Amino acid sequence: MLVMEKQILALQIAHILGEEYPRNWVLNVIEIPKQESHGDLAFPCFPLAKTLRKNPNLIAEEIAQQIKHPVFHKVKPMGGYVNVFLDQTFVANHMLQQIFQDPAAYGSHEFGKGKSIVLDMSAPNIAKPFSMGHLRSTVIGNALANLAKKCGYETVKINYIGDYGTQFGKLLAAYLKWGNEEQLKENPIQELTRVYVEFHKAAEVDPSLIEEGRSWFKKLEDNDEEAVTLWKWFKDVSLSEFEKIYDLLGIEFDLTRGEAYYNNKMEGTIGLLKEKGLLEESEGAQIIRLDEEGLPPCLIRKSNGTTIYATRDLTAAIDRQRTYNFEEVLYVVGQEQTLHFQQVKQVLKKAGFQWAENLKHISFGMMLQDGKKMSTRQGKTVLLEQALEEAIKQAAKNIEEKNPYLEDRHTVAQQVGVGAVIFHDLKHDRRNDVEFSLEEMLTFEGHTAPYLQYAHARTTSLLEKGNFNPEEAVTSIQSESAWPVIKTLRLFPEIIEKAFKEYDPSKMAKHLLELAKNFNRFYAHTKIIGSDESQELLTLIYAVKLQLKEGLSLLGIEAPDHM
RNA sequence: GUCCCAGUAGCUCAGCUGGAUAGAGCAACAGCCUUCUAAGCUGUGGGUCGGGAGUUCGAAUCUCUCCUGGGACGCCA
Repeated sequence: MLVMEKQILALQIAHILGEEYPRNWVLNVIEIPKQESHGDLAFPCFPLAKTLRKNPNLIAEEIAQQIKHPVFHKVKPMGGYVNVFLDQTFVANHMLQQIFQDPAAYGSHEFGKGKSIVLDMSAPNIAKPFSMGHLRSTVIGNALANLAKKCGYETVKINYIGDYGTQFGKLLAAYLKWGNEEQLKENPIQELTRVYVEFHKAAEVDPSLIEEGRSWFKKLEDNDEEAVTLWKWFKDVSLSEFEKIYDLLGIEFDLTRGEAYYNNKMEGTIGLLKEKGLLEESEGAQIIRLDEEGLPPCLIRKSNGTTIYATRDLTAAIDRQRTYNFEEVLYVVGQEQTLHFQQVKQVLKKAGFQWAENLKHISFGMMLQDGKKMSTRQGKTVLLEQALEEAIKQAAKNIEEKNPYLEDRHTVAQQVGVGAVIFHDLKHDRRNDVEFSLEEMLTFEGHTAPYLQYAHARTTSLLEKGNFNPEEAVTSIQSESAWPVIKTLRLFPEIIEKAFKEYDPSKMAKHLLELAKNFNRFYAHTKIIGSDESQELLTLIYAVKLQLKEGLSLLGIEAPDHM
């Protein structure tokens, strides 16, 4: 759904140019000028110069003369461009009416109706701390799910807990060697991390430990009682720790399921692959060659007979397709697993599953520390819980200074602190690596969630002071200084569609910053309550409030009314 | 060694399906609260868009090459 005036402009220009240049082509070429003085829309005529054998300036002039519509206030040729200035009152009226007709529906789409999207997200590993790295998967996945819903899709958020694999064999070995039961009861994850780190240190000197870890995993897979009991215990304590964090973040899942769930289903997958004649033995292991696809072989069964994550992911994908009949499944997983997901996809394709095309790896950059990957093995991770606590503390301190009589301070501090952490992650393009900086995360000025929340609180305050009632909305605004706000406001539906289709929540983050900035400027320069146009302006402010709140909510961030 | 991703202001980043003078935020400096929440607003300084070549009327954006950083590359996930 493109904004109305762009459609109209494209239609008129296409009509002027004739068959050779269809409307969609024109639509694509039309741009939004960087500079305000160049108007609201622009059509560059350079591409036409060659075929029409005319000076672009001349073409622009000819086109400009013929464009006419109430939505266009002024059409002006300029340096080879047709610059279009919109009729501000007309546009504002149109948009505000649309919003007030059904506020909750503004910006939503229908194209996902009747389809479902599965999201594989968060996926922390048991016995390990919830790191900043897992935060990315969690908040990106959550935002994408919200966006998908807004586009009409049904969503299934799955937290695919890492509770299986050789690493847990290592952990068992490590615990039995160095573990301290009391410490473990006291602070389970800390103790488990400690022995895990210990293990990797020792393994550098004595590589046979790695083999020991593998054999403990083998025991786990063979249902050895000691192994299973310990493993289950590790899992329980870990899950309850994670639950605390999800509560803080305000994120829920439709399904929380460990990888181990697929244990007894993997033989079926292996059998199927064998049946299709894909399996091959190599160095004692079972593999699938992907030479034709230009990929290294995919390991399906290790030489000691145990399975591997590719086998589990294949099994899970098949199971999910059966259960949910998804339109697509989004794996919100770090980019270091790109090769793995390419392999999984190709194996499924080779096995004849056409829906494999709809597996999408939504990769994201790593959380770096001093330019390097954080590693649990070396005990070099920053814990999310700490970061969240710090942020909430900082927010509480700010409230103390700026608004000491605020009601419900504790809740607001949490909303602001947590919002800051989530937004700090979502505002960047997800593909970029992020250098971890607690300091930056605790900044509440500029491009931050608190900036947006603050703008939202200001709108609320205005509406309260002006006794605004949505029933009495007046949508015909004259104020010229409100124009940047109006223009930004109406981009919302398009932003939602783009953010979803490109799987890029940062598009929404950037849009909200733009909206808040324009609102804050407007606020600083224009008297609202008590002005001749106060009812009109409050109507606009109300629309701003709705959009800030809804946009933040799509990102998984709350917007308090006062802060 | 092979493949993938990135390199834009002191720092963090936007802009990248080619378009009009390369934009924000932080930091620095200078202003703005007897007036709707100063977590805000206004202004100043700051850039060979990693280097080079090419395609084009036009390149931060596309192609090639080199440099730098990071990641992945069968028995971890």
